[in-house]
Amino acid sequence: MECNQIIIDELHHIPLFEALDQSQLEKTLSSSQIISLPAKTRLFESGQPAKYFYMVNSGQIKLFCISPDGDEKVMEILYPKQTFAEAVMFMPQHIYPVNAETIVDSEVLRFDMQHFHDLLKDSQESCFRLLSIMSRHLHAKISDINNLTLHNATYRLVVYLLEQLPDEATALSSIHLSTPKSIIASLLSIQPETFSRILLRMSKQGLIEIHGNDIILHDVDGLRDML
Amino acid sequence: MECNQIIIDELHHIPLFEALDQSQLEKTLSSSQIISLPAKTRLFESGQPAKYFYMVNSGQIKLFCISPDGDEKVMEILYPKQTFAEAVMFMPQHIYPVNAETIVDSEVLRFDMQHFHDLLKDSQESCFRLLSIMSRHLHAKISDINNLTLHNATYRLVVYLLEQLPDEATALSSIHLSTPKSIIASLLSIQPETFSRILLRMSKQGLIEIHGNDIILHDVDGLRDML
DNA sequence: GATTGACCTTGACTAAGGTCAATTTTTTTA
DNA sequence: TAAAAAAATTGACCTTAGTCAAGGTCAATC
Repeated sequence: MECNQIIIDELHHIPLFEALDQSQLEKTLSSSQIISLPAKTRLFESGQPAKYFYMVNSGQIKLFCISPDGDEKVMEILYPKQTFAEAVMFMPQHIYPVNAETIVDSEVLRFDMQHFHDLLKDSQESCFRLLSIMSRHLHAKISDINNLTLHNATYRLVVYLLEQLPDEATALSSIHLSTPKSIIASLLSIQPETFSRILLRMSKQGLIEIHGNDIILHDVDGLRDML
Repeated sequence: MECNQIIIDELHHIPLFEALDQSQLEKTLSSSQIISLPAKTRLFESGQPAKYFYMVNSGQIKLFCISPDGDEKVMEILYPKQTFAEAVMFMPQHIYPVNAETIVDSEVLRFDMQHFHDLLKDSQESCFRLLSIMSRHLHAKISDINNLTLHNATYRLVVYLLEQLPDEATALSSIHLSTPKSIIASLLSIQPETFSRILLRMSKQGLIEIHGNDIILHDVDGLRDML
């Protein structure tokens, strides 16, 4: 009970649940489970009937698609406090459109879709939250298509690096890649080899400095100028 | 009045409005305008504050983005009875994320966003319709990203051609491109030159036969096999 | 029915990024 | 800590589709 209240307080700060009152949150939580998963565990597969949506508690999850000949495209990388697959609740036939897999050991909170769907009927405000969340997702996908079709690999990588910056930090700033480079590469639709070469080129130009997964951005303004 | 009732009956069959009752539809319509636009007229621009969403009455509209150096990417082509920009209602700051322009002379119905937003507060069912519509959009965008990153230009073009087929038509089928090839090319993220070459190659292989904007699909199964 | 303009096609060339293979580095596990 | 596995890097080469430029087609218009 005590323990549950702590989780409820946390849920209260998650956009999807912000509009729910104490009793609704309690019900939501009681129809959910905490699940611990080792690295590289499949949560669900594209094409499967969707019964649950999730929130990341700890660790990292990737959403990805696979082509007929086995190539993988990472659509999204999810970090703690992010919910995912909520939009599937309203997809025709309730089928997951992508695969989900843990990148590292992770813990997720698994929610029952049907249960939450019923709850939404009584919470117009929560419907509006979900509409906001989905419009943001949609916008993000439009922006991804933009980057894929109107910009080259270097541009996409620079955008990614700048997005990793905390907020204000014009001068010398450093970022840490908490996810394997090959997965970030796939997210940006770049081959790992090309990803590596672009970083090398940028470090030769003096824009950045690479130390494994830590990258020092020597010239943030220079990087911004590339866009 | 008579005239309005005809439009209302039409709106009743549009997914976004299906759940509204007579009086709600009347209010919706009374806050809307019918607008006639010549070909190549801008409806709205990316970045502009969004006050309206639309339904195509007649003609064709393209939604598109422009890169810093003027390249254009068509995101969607809209045909009669399709609504668009509804999702913008729930985007932070109410800013259009894309440009909209008529391809040919067109007529659109323009709805007031604020008005419809207020109406949604009283229609949980309409909220659910909008959630469905947006989840379908989202799914479509995910599928677009898939096609862009995991499949080549020929594949994307074949998918497009097969999508144009009415429904059942395994044998000799013919389709008509009602939109300029250059716009379809941009929709598929292919240069017009490449688009043309791919069609030529496929016609040399005996898969299709091109007569201007009419394409005879000689071997639908053969095309399906390419996927 | 010549002229204009929009759109499409074709050819020659180029470049960005992918592929394949070998090697190095890092991480994991025994 | 050694061995194995996974991830990242590097080099050589290749392919797809883009670019640039010229010419063709079709429809509208004077």
